[in-house]
Amino acid sequence: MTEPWIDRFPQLAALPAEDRRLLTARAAEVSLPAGATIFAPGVAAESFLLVLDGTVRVQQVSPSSGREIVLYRVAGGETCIMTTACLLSDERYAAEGIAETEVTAVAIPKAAFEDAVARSAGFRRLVFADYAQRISDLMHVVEEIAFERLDKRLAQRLLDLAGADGAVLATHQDLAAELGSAREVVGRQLKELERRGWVGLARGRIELKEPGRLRTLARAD
Amino acid sequence: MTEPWIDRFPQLAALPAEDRRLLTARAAEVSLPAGATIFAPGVAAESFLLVLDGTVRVQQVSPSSGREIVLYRVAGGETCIMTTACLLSDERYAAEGIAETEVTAVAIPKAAFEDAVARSAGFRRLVFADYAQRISDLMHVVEEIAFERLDKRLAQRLLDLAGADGAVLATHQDLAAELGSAREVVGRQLKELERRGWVGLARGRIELKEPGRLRTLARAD
DNA sequence: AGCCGTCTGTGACTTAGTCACATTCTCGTG
DNA sequence: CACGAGAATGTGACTAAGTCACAGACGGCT
Repeated sequence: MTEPWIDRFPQLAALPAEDRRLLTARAAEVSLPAGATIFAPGVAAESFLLVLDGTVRVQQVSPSSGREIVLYRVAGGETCIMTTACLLSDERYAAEGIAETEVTAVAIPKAAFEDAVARSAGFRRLVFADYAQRISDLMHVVEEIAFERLDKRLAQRLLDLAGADGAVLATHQDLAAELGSAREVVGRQLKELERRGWVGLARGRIELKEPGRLRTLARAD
Repeated sequence: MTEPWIDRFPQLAALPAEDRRLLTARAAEVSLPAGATIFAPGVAAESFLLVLDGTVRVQQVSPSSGREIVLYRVAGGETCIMTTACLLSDERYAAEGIAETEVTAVAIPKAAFEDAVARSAGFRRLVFADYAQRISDLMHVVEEIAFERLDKRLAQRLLDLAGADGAVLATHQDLAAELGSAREVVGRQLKELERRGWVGLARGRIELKEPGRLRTLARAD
């Protein structure tokens, strides 16, 4: 690495040199290929994870029907509190974390993590801010699945997932997993959007032809 | 108070006398009547709350339809991390906290809270364990509303809410809010349970006549 | 060209949510 | 005690979403 990872975190930049040295000495930089499972139900985590590059998708899998729902994504500069929560309590989670892209991260062993939390106010802020963010994310998911219509949620997701070219590379199944719905249902919703001329459909690809209309739908009460 | 509140928290019992003194000196014991709103959307919290007695219901209110869903309950000995999260980040929450019974709690000002987190490993464990618990609660809610059938969820809730006499004191509207559903739907489900002879219905009261059957339903795949 | 696995389409059906009411209960007040 | 207001519950008709069991259709590979 040309640049030490610790400099990427403004909260940690102000640490006393000694603390910085300790943290960097005990942490290991790891690299994971796209598609790797970072944590899964029933597997206890041993390290606190700080994502440097790439994104991790955290999703819940239904024990019964095998359906899935994406809870949130962890981007570079954020921490994976799911593993932290496992570290700090005996809760078991039904969620799994998957590397969506290649991911580079820093793994901090449990003892070093607790040390850092004890010694550094900046590190505490980092951790707490992330907890707050994830709770906020989860509440947003609850709000959506409990109260919002699927067409509205789908429109929002399409806009979120669209690349620079205005297209989403995902199968109907992928989108259903994003929304916690069923493939057939998403397929029918997409078909309706296509009928209106708002999107173009191809295998594994949805082209957003009328992002403005989609945005209006996504914002509708 | 006959017993100092701090003795109720085993994690804090081991604190150095000086830290205990500091914490008790800066914290204020507060008492709230049943039905009081403890926090609400848009209102920033200024204190960290430790519940001593009573329970706080944390629920989310739909901005659009006015429907509600209960997220979790905070019982005696637990902390209200919703307010903590607000303290430690600038996230805004759409949730509100309501005292279900009379509630006595300890309010720790932000500065004292940060001090305690910095100085006491026990206090940190208390806070982190609670975060983990709440995240677990929220994921459970997501799992239920996304993947489970309403009759199953209703049966579970009835069992959870039943008093020692085997009856639930709640209106259909109350139960709908528990489940994030609509009153009419809950009413129809209850009627079906009554038809099977598993519950008896009266105004504001549901008598569980066949808890065994309900338990089977609640556990069904 | 043919094959296989993935992706998508479809119809029939069940479950859940919405809307607009009608009815019934409870309790305090005249 | 009757009565009226509010709360709680009941109902039917309709829309939205999820389920099930398939039937194609496409794409890459040999």
